[in-house]
Amino acid sequence: MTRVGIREVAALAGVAVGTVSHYLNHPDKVSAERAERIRGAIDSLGFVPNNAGRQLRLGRSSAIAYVAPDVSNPYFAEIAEAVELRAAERGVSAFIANSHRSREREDAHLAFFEQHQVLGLLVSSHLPIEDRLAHVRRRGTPSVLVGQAASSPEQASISLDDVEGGRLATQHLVDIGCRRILFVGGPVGIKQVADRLSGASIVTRAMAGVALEVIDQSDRTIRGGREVGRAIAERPAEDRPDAIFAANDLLALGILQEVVRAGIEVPRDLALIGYDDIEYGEASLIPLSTIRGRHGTFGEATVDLLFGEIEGRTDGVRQLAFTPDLVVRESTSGFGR
Amino acid sequence: MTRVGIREVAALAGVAVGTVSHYLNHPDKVSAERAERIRGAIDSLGFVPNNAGRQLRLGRSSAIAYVAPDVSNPYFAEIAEAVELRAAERGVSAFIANSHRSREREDAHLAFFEQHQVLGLLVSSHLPIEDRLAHVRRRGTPSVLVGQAASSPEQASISLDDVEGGRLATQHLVDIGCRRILFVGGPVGIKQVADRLSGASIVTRAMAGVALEVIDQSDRTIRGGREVGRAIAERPAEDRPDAIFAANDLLALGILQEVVRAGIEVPRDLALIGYDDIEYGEASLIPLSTIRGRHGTFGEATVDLLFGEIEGRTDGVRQLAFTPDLVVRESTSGFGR
DNA sequence: AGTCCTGTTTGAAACGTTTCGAAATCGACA
DNA sequence: TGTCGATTTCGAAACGTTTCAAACAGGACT
Repeated sequence: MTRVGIREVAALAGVAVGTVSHYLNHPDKVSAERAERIRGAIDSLGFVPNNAGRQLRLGRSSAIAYVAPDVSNPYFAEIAEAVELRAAERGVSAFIANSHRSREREDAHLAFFEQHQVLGLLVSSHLPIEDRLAHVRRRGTPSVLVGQAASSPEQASISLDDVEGGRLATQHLVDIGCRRILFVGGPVGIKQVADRLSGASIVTRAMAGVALEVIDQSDRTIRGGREVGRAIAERPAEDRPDAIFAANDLLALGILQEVVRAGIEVPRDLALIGYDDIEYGEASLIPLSTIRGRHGTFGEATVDLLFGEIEGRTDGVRQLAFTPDLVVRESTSGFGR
Repeated sequence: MTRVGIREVAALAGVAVGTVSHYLNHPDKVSAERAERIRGAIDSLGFVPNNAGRQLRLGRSSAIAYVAPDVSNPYFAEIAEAVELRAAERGVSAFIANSHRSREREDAHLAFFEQHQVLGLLVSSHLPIEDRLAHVRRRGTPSVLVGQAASSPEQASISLDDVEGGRLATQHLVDIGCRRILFVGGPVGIKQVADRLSGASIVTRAMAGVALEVIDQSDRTIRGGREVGRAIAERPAEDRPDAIFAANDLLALGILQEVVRAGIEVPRDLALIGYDDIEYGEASLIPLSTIRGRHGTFGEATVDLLFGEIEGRTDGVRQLAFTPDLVVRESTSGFGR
């Protein structure tokens, strides 16, 4: 079975290879009569263009890539989906890759995509990665850091104001009357977590009579939340907080399950607020109050920013920050009643 | 900024291009002294191998692809993750693509990957797709149909016995004493759904005094489940089923939320069982009984089967079927008490 | 009939890598 | 020193595509 290429098509159609190429890439430049012959030849040979040849000649691919730490986390899955859609609108494909929170895999993916000459990279990471991206950029592949503000002005980024988010969440808890607030999340080495916590402490420090406790839980999943929930439930009632601010929705959902199971009434005895506004949060048995960072346009803005970099439109701003909103649902709205 | 290629590296290191290539691909074949010089040249030039050139010469890539209908559905996300891991173990990369349940996007992805000369394709689809895969296979790219038994003996597939799963679930409901069973899911045009339903009716028909009702809900998400849940809750108590078998866990979770909110006690008044055993099912407030189709080894088996096809090992079986297990959790275990 | 224009078609060169036969090098041994 | 064999290095060819300058065809004018 011999590979069928553009030459075979050209031979069968009785035209030059250049004409077949034109037919494929600039169909308007080739006469109707030849187009018909070429179409026939392609069908009868089952010709499939070889991307390697094309890309070698072109010197670049027509794809972008999104490297995320954990695509099974709905937060990243939702971004990935938006990215994919927006990329398709712009006529480029999007590769989605999962680094599984491992530096090694992240590195491998970055190298892989650079070798594949993607147009540009979108990267979400919990790890310090700006240096790595700077090298890649210097060699010609631009990137956008997603979900984290870049510290270098050279590095494009699109981020959420997590300090403000932490402030909003905590202020809300205080407003509805909570006084013993527990922040769950960690490790504080992660900027997103540290920022949310620091937003929280801004509020609690400014307010007399409000205490802020911190539990460092670095497994920020439902499982991790359940651990914390059980620990809370086991405390004597007077040692329990009257509000919990979880660093993400997954944690909050885990906590919610275990405290409700233990008979603690949410939100009457304990108000609970998460962060990220993932789909399952709204769909929870007791819908979860939360902080929504990325509005509908976040994914689109991300791709658009990347294209700005790719096309060299260095029209000023390359660092965008979204301001988060408070989303009040049942898990806080009836506290104390 | 001129692209740096293998020739520049060779020139700087004072060796032939062939030697640099050897260094990259068969490091043991090149002397320590030259290896050192080459390493230095690569570092100082920031050389990144160009995949297009490599792939063009080789005639194939070193990647496989998984095309799924909806990666934000944890069922597919979990498969994707396992696939990625197993592929990495075997030293190939895995592309994950989301067809968004659209035939067009599915087609576009298939074409894209064929042009990229992936080693092989993994495909989950709700749509009829065997003909398409047969064409692709004939042109040299093998594939495995994931989650659905192939009808052609030429087409490799790895599937779950959904009739047996439906039977298991329903038998369990009957065993614990339920007599008015409601099946939720649709459309019946989808084989997985039809099979689960037919498994259910095998049980109910064999048993006197057991009724089977069917609600066709083709939005098989939490949202769709909530719709159904509300509809059930609105019925007068005597018209309600005493058990619900949902065609997947997402549906079941949606139903669960709405019926519990309406004050129906689960599992005392209403037993509920889902299908697929997604992570959130176990993590639900009332952990969900379910049918587990794919054990831990499903993703690995999928990749291994694909490699069998790629390497032409046609050692008999190319169609695997996993037998599902019943997983009993709280949403059924206390029915009637 | 010649000239100029516009729009198509042609064929060769180039993209960066791997592989393969040939050439070179080296060590051991006669 | 010369020869042999094993190992390492070399350089050219080939992979399939796009693009570009050049050739060509066909009208519309002079």
